[in-house]
Amino acid sequence: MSGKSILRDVAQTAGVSLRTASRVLNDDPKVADATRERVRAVMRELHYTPDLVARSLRAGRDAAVGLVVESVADPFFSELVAAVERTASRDGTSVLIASTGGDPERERVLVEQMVRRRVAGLLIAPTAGDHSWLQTVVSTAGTPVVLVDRAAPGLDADLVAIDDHAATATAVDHLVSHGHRRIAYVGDRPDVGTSRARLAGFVETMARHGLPAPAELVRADCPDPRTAAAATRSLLAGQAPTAIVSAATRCSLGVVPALHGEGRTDVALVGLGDFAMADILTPGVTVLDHPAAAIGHAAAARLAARLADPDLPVTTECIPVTLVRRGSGELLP
Amino acid sequence: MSGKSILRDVAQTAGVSLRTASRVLNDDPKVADATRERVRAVMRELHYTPDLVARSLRAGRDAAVGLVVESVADPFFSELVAAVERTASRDGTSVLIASTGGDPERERVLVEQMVRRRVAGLLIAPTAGDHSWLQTVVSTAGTPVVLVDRAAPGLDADLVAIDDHAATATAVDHLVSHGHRRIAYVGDRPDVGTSRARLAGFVETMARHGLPAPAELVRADCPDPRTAAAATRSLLAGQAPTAIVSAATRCSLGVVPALHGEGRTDVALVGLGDFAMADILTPGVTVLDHPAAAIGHAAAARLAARLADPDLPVTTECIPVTLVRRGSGELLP
DNA sequence: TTGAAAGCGGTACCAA
DNA sequence: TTGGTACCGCTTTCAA
Repeated sequence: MSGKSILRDVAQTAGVSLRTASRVLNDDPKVADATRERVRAVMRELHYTPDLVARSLRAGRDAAVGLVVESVADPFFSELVAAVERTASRDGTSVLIASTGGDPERERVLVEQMVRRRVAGLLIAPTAGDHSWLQTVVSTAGTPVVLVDRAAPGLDADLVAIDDHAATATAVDHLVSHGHRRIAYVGDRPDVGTSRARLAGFVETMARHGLPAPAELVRADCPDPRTAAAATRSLLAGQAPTAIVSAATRCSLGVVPALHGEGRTDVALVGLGDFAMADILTPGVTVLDHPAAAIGHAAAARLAARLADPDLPVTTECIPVTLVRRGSGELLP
Repeated sequence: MSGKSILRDVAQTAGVSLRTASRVLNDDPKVADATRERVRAVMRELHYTPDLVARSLRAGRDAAVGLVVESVADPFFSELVAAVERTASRDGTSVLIASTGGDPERERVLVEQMVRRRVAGLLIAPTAGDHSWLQTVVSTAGTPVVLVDRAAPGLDADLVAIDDHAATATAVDHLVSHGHRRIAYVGDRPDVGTSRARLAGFVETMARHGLPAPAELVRADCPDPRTAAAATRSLLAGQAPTAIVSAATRCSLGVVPALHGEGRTDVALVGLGDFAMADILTPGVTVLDHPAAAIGHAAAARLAARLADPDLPVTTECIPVTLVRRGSGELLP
């Protein structure tokens, strides 16, 4: 009814000082029980709602953390966001999100915006390219940063990610152990660090097994399902591989329908990154789960730890990928 | 290097008053060009970053808006979040997100948290159940609310959603016009308002065409792909329908694999809600696009409008669903 | 065109 | 156990 009431009103109405009202608000034990009860009653009565903005100003920083990703709409990132939000909200920490769309310039603007808001810390899945500018921002504003999913060249900060190289290596090992020798690779893009590491993991592991990775079997530039599907069909049209490694969910989303459409569900497949329907198809799609939730959780936890103790040494945390056998990766040549 | 500098430092260094520095910061035209330039130079030199928290305190409210959904990880909501964020960020507005997980109690806590943060406004995809408590919160704190995707019983607020009833009606009309008479329904849950409206749209439209909607063809309780797949297989096992209406993406994600797994891609299908792979499968899946992006955009725009003019009348905006013909909905019986 | 000073709503240092 | 009061960093009314 009364619109809004502030702590001073509460104090006045309860007949105590502002300081005491503040103590009650913060559960300070050094308040007489009777006083505390009285103040609390008044708070309820007046529909008092503490102003977190004022508190933040006083504290010098906002309690919220910022999360900057390429696109919230992307399945991997949306799961990541969900995990971060879940973890953060356990400590009552709010999460501000922002999408860069992969544009470094936009990323910079968004990060600066967050810093201006005095977020307590930042979780960033960086765009490609140099990030030394971020180093400056971080040290000037003193905002802790935790990198998520991929490293940022030029920036020395905590990192939580998977071992991309090991992931595709595992995929190759798995397929080879099932007798495959002619294995194709479908990847999303050749310019990003993580994608390069995946390709390297594939090529090197093939070599380790004494197997060739000829150019006609390596399609490392399929940034969306459509091109991945086309690449798959063209792989099938030539001297077809007996198995395929799909190095990203967005690739699998094209490879799988192409395989089904061509009636070639006999071609083995291991995908990096889980996706909807993977477990319901026939055969189920064997994947190395790119654990978005685990990454998000670990990153949020790491940031929380750093907020509690800013002098922590910079670390890189590797989240293991687990092989989920569903059938497609266990097909024999 | 210098840690952090505040506006007072800038003013002092530039040899002007705090007031003038503030004017420069806010692009107030009533500042001499020379002065403005000098102050700007100092700002750069000192790596000055305006403190948005302080500004918010002064303004009485935060410039950010809050977005409360069931789960950011859900494809529909993640796209919605992305659209809201995109739209909001065009005005430089930040977005705070929170997931309820469908729990009304948690929703309440999260909303209260947002109100305490003094967000400028709230976008809420409400959980099921009564929301009159929100009415209280809204009028006490004066925080404008725009409901997204579904109405909240007990709360009179702006709403941006699709016409669920019309959507399934369209699906039925489309299938009937292609000669189908034995049409099954797979829906996600019977308790939520939107889902009920979809079911009603199906049943009533079938009746309008003089067609029965017998219980054995109506599976309205498939909250996840797994159960939807099972329901589909059981539909196929009996006297199979020639067409299916899948009333939610999470249902389609089960119906589609089941159809393909049983080799029954001859059964027509119209889904409500688009999904990855829908356009790449054979046949492509005909869907009524549940336009998350359009809804998010419209909702964010509506909130912005209400922030600009709080006295706007409460409205309900209906976002049209469009039929995307890809093949599965155009199959003949 | 510029400046002094009073807040915005809390928190926290010192006394009492 | 309490209370006065000086801030946090910025915006803004009122003079000059």
